[in-house]
Amino acid sequence: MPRKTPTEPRKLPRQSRSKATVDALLTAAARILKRDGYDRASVNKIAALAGVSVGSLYQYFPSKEALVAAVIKRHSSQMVDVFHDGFVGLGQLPLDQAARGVVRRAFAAYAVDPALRKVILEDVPKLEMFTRTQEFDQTLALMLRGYFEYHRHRIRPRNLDLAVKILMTCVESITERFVVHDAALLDSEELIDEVTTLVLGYVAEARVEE
Amino acid sequence: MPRKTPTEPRKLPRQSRSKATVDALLTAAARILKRDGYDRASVNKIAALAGVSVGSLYQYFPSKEALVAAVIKRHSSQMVDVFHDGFVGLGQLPLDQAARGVVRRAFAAYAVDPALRKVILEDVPKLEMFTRTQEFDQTLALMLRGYFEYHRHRIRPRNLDLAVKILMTCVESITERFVVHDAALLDSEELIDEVTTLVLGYVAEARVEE
Amino acid sequence: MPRKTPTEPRKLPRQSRSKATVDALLTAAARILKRDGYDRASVNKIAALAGVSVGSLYQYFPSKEALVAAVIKRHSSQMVDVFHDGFVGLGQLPLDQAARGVVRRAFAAYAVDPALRKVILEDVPKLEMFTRTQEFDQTLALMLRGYFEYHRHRIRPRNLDLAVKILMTCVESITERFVVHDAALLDSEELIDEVTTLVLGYVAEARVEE
Amino acid sequence: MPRKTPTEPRKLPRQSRSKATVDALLTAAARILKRDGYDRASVNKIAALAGVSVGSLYQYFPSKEALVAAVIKRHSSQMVDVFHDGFVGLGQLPLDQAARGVVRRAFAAYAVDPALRKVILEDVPKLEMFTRTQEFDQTLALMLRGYFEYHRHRIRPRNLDLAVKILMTCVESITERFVVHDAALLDSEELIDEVTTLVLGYVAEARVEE
DNA sequence: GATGAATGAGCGTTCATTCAT
DNA sequence: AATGAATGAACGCTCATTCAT
Repeated sequence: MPRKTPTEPRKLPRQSRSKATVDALLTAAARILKRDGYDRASVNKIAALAGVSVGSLYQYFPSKEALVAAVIKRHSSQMVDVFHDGFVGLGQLPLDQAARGVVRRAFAAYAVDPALRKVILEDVPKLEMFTRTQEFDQTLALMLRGYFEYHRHRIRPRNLDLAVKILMTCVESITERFVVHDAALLDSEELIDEVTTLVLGYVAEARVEE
Repeated sequence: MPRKTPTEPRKLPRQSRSKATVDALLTAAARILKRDGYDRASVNKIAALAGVSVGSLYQYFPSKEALVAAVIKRHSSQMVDVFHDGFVGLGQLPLDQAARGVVRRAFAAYAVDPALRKVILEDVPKLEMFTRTQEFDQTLALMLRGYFEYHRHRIRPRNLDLAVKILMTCVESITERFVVHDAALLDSEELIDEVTTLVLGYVAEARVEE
Repeated sequence: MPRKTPTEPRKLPRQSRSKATVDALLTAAARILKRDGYDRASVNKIAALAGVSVGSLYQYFPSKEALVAAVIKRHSSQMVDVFHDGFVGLGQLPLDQAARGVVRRAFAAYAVDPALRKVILEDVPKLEMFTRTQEFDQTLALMLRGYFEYHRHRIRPRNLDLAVKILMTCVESITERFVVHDAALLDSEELIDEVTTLVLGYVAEARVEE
Repeated sequence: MPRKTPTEPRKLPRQSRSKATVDALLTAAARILKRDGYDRASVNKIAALAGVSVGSLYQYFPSKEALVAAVIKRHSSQMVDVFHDGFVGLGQLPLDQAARGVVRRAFAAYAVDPALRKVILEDVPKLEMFTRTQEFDQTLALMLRGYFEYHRHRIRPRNLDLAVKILMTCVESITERFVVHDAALLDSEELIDEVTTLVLGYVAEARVEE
């Protein structure tokens, strides 16, 4: 079933005024999405908060879906940026330090705008947007996979793809779980310690059972 | 804060015809919820799929919310049933066998209808049924906590509540992840092996670093 | 535009059980009408209060309209009965005593079930029921008209029809006004005095202007 | 008891197109209200008769209640305007001329749109607009009361409040009665004569009985 | 370009009425 | 006769989208 609703931005804003309008729209959309959820986030409210008319909104985005897609894209990029910051060089560290660095970075990335991320994950109907949040996840997956490949002889898992999936699922879900329910813990070293332990325990060579 | 919207089923179906209608409605509601999410799951669509009129729906459920609450209740009971089956006695086994037993059971429970579970957790506005929805999770959490308490001297984690949260989050999210994306793997011993390893690696006494 | 909805009672209840059912329905209908108004008085509520099923209701009344028509008819009869009680002989009294007697009786009649009367007058869509409340009004109009005719030489108004309409309108509207807003006053002699004065002042021979 | 349903107009129409839409809506609403009563006057019917969509209706009025409130307000203003026209100076006239002037004006005011007035009074659920609806009645009541107070020594009634209520009820009900059933008579001097006589007979000093 | 008035399908819900049991 | 499950048109209201200005 092909989709009717267009999802690509209608035009690239060249002029700075357009740029400002688009920015205002994205920011307003993110705010309203977080406050009201996807379904109750009406384009009229968004346009009003952005200080433009609905008509203008539709000049830049062909549909509500496209607008939300752009919001998601922007958020996704921000997460990638945060994650990448200081990531290079992690590969040179020994396993335990590298693991801790990745966990810490993942926490930071997921914490960019957890409320928005929550809405995106839970509330936004699954468009067949290739772009979605998964951009970030795919990037991260490739990096991990590469790291494991490189250290293949020093880790336990043989099925690297499966290991990457399992680890990423765990780290992501833990982050979200604690963002939602015990946000205070997110900054704590205790949680980072525990998750690092979890990761290392899974990745490490099986110990020789006594 | 008193609720206006009634959430209790309107009447108990006496005749078998009514019973069939209620069943059809619950099944249809679950299907539509999974396909469309809560907001897009209109009562008219549900009634149509169930092969009855909206009027009939409202004869048994005073509101959309009440219908969804009944769906949740049914699903929750099923999960608990599946999980409990053969659960007793697991406590007597050594750690690694117990872990594997719990993981296997959790997989089975979460696999009852993971898509429905996803919608319930992510998409359904929180009614006053926290207790209902998370009935299963709370039960499981208590069991794990008890088990850890009993074996407290033989496991690594000191903060048992945190450990329980982390482990449950991981197992649940992995189940959902694989149900959605690689359903075939869910039955495989490989995945159960890996997750058991993950759990044991996290719970086990820290090894003496060489 | 001819009416589809049938308005005549479906059958005359012969047996006493039927009679009891019909009575229960009429009483329940009156109660619900007063409590909820015409539109919100659903046949299901009425049947439930009467202790019978909707199906039975429709055995005796072909439509909601017909049921309400029967309620109106019963109420109308009761008003006529109350008004007639002791009415004969009023015609023999002098004008002022007769007037007072009529006013008092009118008050009593309108007070039979003022809440029901209010709903009937204000809330029930005008069916083309010849029968409605007007039965009572017509009876009263004829009586008054006869009385005036008989005393034609001792009263001021020449247009007797007009006079009857004016007086009846006044007495009825005052009754209703006070029933609704100052019910306490309805029993008072003060109000009866005032209305009698109003009537007499209107009917009496013009005084010789000084 | 805070009200949920908003009753204030949603926005003031700026453009002439909007003004026309609002006018059309008010006029259509008045027509449908009179034809169908409050409950049966659906917003869809009103919008259709006004030649606009429901959506437009809700752009100007946040609820059915608010639309009806606006209709009432407009009607009330019109009645007050008609009544006030030439009212000043009536107070200087002798009782009988003043009475006739008031009766004539009241007839004119109540005749602005009696069918609408009937629906408003009888059919519209009491919003928190007691003040609005009865604005006209209260104004008139105060005027009469003041006039009676001033001429207190030359009139019969001692309970001025009661007298005002009785007279207003009579004049209003007679107007409505004749508007509905014998509209032709409303313009006639005969009816005005009769009602003036009624009023004077009631207000005048009791004649010395011979 | 930008505006915002207008659209109308669709929502959750009610209730007079029918008819298989 | 009596039941009550089932029906579905209609309600008040929302909101993504269009287009005349």
